[in-house]
Amino acid sequence: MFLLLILKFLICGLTSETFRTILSVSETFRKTLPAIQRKLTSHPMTATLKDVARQSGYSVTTVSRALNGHDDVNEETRSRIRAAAEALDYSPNLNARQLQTRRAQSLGFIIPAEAQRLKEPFFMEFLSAVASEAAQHDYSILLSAHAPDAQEEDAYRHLAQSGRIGGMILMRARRHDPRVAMLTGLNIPCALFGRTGRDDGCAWIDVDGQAGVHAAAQHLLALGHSRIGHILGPDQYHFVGERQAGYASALAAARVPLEPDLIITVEHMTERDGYAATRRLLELGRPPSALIAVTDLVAMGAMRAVQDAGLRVGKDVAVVGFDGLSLTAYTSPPLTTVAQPTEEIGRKLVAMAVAQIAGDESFPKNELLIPRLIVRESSTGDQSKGQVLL
Amino acid sequence: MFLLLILKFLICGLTSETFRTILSVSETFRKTLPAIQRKLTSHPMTATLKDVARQSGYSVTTVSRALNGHDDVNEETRSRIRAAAEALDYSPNLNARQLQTRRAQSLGFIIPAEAQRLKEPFFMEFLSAVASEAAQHDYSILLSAHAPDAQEEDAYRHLAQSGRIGGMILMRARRHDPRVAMLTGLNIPCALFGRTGRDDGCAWIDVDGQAGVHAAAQHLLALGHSRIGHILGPDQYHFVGERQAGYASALAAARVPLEPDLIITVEHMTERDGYAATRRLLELGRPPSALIAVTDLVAMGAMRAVQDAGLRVGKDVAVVGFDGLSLTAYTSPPLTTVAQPTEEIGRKLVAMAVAQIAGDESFPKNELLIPRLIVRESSTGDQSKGQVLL
DNA sequence: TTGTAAGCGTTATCAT
DNA sequence: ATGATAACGCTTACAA
Repeated sequence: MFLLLILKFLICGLTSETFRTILSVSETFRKTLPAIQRKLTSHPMTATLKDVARQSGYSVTTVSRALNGHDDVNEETRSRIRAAAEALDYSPNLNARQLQTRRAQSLGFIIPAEAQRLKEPFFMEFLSAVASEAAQHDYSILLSAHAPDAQEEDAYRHLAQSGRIGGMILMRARRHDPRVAMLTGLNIPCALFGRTGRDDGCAWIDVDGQAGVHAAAQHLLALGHSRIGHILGPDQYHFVGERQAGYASALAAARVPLEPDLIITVEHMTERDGYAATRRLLELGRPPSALIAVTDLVAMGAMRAVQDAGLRVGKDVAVVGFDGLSLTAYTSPPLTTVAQPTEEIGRKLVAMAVAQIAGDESFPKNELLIPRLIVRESSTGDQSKGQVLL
Repeated sequence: MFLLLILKFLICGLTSETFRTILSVSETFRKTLPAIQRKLTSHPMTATLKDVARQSGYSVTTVSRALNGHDDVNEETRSRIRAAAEALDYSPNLNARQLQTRRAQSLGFIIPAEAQRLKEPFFMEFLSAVASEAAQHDYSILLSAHAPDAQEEDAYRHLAQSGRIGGMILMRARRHDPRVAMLTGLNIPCALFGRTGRDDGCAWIDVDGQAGVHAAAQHLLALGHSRIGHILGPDQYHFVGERQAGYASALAAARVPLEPDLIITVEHMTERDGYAATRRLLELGRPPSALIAVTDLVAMGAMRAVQDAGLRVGKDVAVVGFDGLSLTAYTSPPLTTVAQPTEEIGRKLVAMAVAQIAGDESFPKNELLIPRLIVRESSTGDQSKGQVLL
């Protein structure tokens, strides 16, 4: 319409009079257009501090302070402002707040791109604990999965630099974990599940895998097994070394020689790889009569391999897992496993991250938890109810 | 250290001379402190557009356009700017961007406060699909759990008005779902798992519970059962009515009379409530010989109740669940269940939400999926491998 | 093709 | 106790 107007004037010829008119029209238009656009495009019903200020008759500054509980505001003023905010259904725009304060009440969590991994029940149980503990602290979780093609480190960097998170929860610490270095460089506090092995000042919680596997091996030795297979994960993880140490120490204590043949490494800690590894172990000249697997999922693969070989799990070949997934109570037979307190770990990691963000130096920065061995039929072979040992 | 200084002066006694010294020290301290704090607390190494502009010699505007792929920028300029950005490890502050554009590449997802619910495997399997599909679209998920004491609707409103999300994924649609009304009022597109029952213009995906339960009941009738118990959930959910309709239609088709005694409602769809409901059913004068449960978890409680009553699941009492949790393959006996394509649902919901945010009207706004019945030992009682029927 | 300037909704600084 | 003003880092008219 405006263009038509111009066109019309152009056709009629321009006098300085009409030109001034155009300018004034254009001026009005320029002023009213944004308002119109705003009405049309923006979420119409989201009140801002300005709205509350107008409604209550105070300045934006005062409103901000009143709603944030500063003590330099008259109580009567505060209640008026509160009423206005309530009436308008005001709730703060966190983008603006986070931009201004450079703080964010969210923790980042990145899940591996590979969907299989994400479906690992362990991830989910962990995440559930993390999310609910975060809620207790009034934090939310920003869940991100890096695109399959992208660099892992970039994914972490983008999230960290996006300004939307105040800290980060990391899983599966690796020996020389590039993520940790990067995040501390960016001044993003992080809480790590697992140890990197060197003291990089990062907060962590870990489970004593050495003690756990030691207990598992001891349990199997006590049952009379002397050929115990050990299915390990990739060496890049610090815990793999720990686990192997626990295995070795238990055998040594029982004066059982350590046979390299019985120790095998899987590339991915999946059911599939557990199955394959177990097949190889069972095909040995003198196969093991018991197995310790790096993960419950790997152990489930192992159980299937044992059964497919015509052997009975628990009777012919004892199987022990590691993780303590709730799933393991329902397998047939139920799986003996070294249980990590998944929920406790998730909760404590969040608490650590939050404490660090708040600058609370007194909060413990790391903790080593002792796992507990849950004995079930997959190792004992009997039908009695499962019991919990240390 | 500063405190120590004060302490020292206090001990030594105060002259006006030393007092003035303190003041001046304090003054200097007060002035330099913020700068120091800033250096310490703010992320020192986070480059902004301004930094890239300075480094590359262009204006902030041009840099912005170059990096965002606008076509009104010289290609040579763009590559210079890209180089500068790379060199500085630039990555955008999304708070600022979202504040300005009023758009956010995140989807909100709120998990119920009750931790038990969150631990429901179904939630987790769903969430995993949602997160990974979101990643495909370059979206992230903002996970929030509303505090136990807070109002549910407030939790949704705060998240929606925080400006951090562009859309929302909702689970467990209820008949008159207040969340949907609120979100559409705020102009936040949402994608719903389940139907509200009335056409409120909200995108949804649902599973045909009527067809599912019909198939389950048919399966049990074919096995010779004529007294089939039905354990339902709270009536506030639309799907409960659907399920009951499927149950009724299957019985009617087989000319089996419908007995109200055999239909029972649990308040919470948990293992515990399933156990209790099943006990009550088994205590009837003429107990059912088969059960259809509203959830796999409820079915697992039912199986335990059957076993505790000294009966054999699958032989004496057939049990069928609904959800198709991967867990159900491992129960003893393995559970017959009406499987929802959890992953597909999660993925499609995300795709729907993203399409709506992008303003793509052509994208389908709702879809009804047909579940499939997975037959296992809990209904057949035999040891043959489980098979999938329609 | 590039730059200038305004503004998104907050909070922080500094007057009053 | 309250308010004016200036940021925070980004996008987007509009001007050049």
